[in-house]
Amino acid sequence: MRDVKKLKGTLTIYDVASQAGVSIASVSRVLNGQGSPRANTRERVIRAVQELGFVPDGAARALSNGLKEVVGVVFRRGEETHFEGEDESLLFIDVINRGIDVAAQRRGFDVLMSSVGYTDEKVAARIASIAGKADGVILHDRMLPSAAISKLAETVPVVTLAGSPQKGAMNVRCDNEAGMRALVRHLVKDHGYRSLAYVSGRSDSPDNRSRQKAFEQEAAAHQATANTGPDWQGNYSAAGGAKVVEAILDAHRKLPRAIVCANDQTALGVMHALARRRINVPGDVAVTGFDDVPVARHLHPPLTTVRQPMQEMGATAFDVLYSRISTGHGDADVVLPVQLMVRESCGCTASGRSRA
Amino acid sequence: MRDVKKLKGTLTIYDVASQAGVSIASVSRVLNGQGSPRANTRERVIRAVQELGFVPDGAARALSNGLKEVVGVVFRRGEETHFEGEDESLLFIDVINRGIDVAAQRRGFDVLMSSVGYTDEKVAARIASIAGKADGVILHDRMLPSAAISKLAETVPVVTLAGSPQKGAMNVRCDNEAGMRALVRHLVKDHGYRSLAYVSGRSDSPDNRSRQKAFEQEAAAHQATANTGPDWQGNYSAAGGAKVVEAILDAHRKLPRAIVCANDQTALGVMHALARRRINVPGDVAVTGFDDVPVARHLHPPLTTVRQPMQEMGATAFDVLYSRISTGHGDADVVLPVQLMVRESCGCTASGRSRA
DNA sequence: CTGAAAGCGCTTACAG
DNA sequence: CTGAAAGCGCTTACAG
Repeated sequence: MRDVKKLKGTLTIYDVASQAGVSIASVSRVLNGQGSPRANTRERVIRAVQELGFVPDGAARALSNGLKEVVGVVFRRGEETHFEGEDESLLFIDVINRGIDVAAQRRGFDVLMSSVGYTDEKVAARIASIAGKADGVILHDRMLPSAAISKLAETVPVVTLAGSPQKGAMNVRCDNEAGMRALVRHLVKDHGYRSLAYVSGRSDSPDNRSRQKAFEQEAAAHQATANTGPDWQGNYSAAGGAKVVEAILDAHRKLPRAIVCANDQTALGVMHALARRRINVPGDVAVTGFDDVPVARHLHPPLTTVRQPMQEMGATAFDVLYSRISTGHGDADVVLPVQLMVRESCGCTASGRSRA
Repeated sequence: MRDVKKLKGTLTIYDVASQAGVSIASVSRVLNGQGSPRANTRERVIRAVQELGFVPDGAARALSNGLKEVVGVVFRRGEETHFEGEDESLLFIDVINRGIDVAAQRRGFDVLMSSVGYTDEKVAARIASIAGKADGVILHDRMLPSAAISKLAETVPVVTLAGSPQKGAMNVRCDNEAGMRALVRHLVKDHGYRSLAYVSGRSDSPDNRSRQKAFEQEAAAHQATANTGPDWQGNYSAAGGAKVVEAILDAHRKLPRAIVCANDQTALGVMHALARRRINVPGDVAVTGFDDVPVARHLHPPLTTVRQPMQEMGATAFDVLYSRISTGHGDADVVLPVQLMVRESCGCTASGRSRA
């Protein structure tokens, strides 16, 4: 990697200047709309730029300006065995990233995306590399331990997503608790289900922890049975969800009336496993998700879930970061509202009414 | 945007040098593993770097090295009305992008991602901005007219994806023709369908054009009826696919025995529309896709389609670009093989046999 | 309005 | 092995 050097005789602002017969300062000014260059000067520069196909070097601009106009985004890419060979964890993260991208473009920023594997040791190194190439960094869920986040935040502005706020860093998340409570309430009160289970996400995920906690509390509040624990440990993946169901069925144990999944991917796997065993959803067992990824509505039956405003979360993360980069301060913790999406996998009918 | 400047008193290599009591040259050497610094020197530098939390500035390195270790990727983001409010076009592009990312990391590169809207006027400007911040650029399908691609390629190494090779630029695509021929052959010969239709993608897409051409040729070769044209114009989206089916049904026209879609998204919309009208797939009408996006196997019935090696296409695009960046030359046109994925939407049964 | 020159934070011959 | 210094391609006070 060390021996790779740029080969082409790059075009510089000096080439443009001599072609246009002006100084490099003038070229820079017309390129950036600074000052008020004479019409004649402007035209000659513009023409020279076009003729040469000149594109200013971003590194040089960044060094001179102290601003790269780049934000880094780091997230985890699934590396475990995929559910029937597919890569599923894409959706949720990608929609958020799209939101970041859109917001960034509004400010003339570009986004440096970097994924790291779950088993990757060198996460900190990757993040540092990204940090060096950007004006600020957005970290998805579970990228770094709290201490490391605070440490990093001393060097570069940091926004964490779906985590919990750390000293020095800013955070953007959604209201997991309200969403989960509304969901459990719907299952217990509207449908009358008395036994529930929570197929958990990764145990080191703040999102997962707060969802599980809200699940337990709300179930308890309504005297419903709430299964959790080792038997119900998914890992945010379809494969994890399917495995949980299969293990229970293989052990000839009884399924609860409703299975609440930590996210939509998990619900997808759960429904798949149930279908394979000819167990009717929602007739025999209701299933719900969390996130409302695009495919959720296309499942059979359409998935009842909690919608996170994913794109908005991404956009908000950028906006918060941008304001820190430009003004030196920004919100430390922003919580976005969620929305219960009642479809059919909970037992409601297509026409919208629930059947008890 | 102009008035945003970096605020923090950034840490530089000078700070590290004085903290460690060595010259900046020594700091640089141990940071980059150049030369053979004395153990004592190395240790002092390492310690100073840790204590200060120093991260070298990427812009300065890039300027000095003539290498940013960044590649740009530009693609289109759907902006039209979404099918039931969702953003669907994510999948295909995102999987490719993931492949680019993985390959890039192997070389210590990071990826600058930028999406532009379909209606966006300033595509060229966006691409130029990205080009200035990267060592090379990867362009997804239909980003720029041929002439513009060639022009850009004079300034910066360019790889196009799923396009056709342009002068000066390199191209990576999959074997659309072979895939479509195999698919049509399966429909006509194995299932005996005599009337087919092709729901097209965007008309300015090289991929779409070669698929449609292969579709027509192969159908003709087997004397099957091949419907194409204005009535069958989708646009690579689920909404487009659904619209085509609905228009035909609303006009009380007869559907063909098999609907071949330009991509999986389109097939998704077609199947959705068919289901809404209670038309059985594949009993009444068979439906096929192209791409094999992750959700394809989860549709009901599972979608028969042609698998593009999406992640590999992304990785190959990077590798080709990298070799051009580092050695000055690389392949001009690489074609990757595809694979017919026979599932159930064509009329085959789950056990794998076709029913005529 | 315009140009000469300094400076942004690194890397790397070049001496020692 | 190590340091002083030049240079990467821009932007922007500072004079004129």
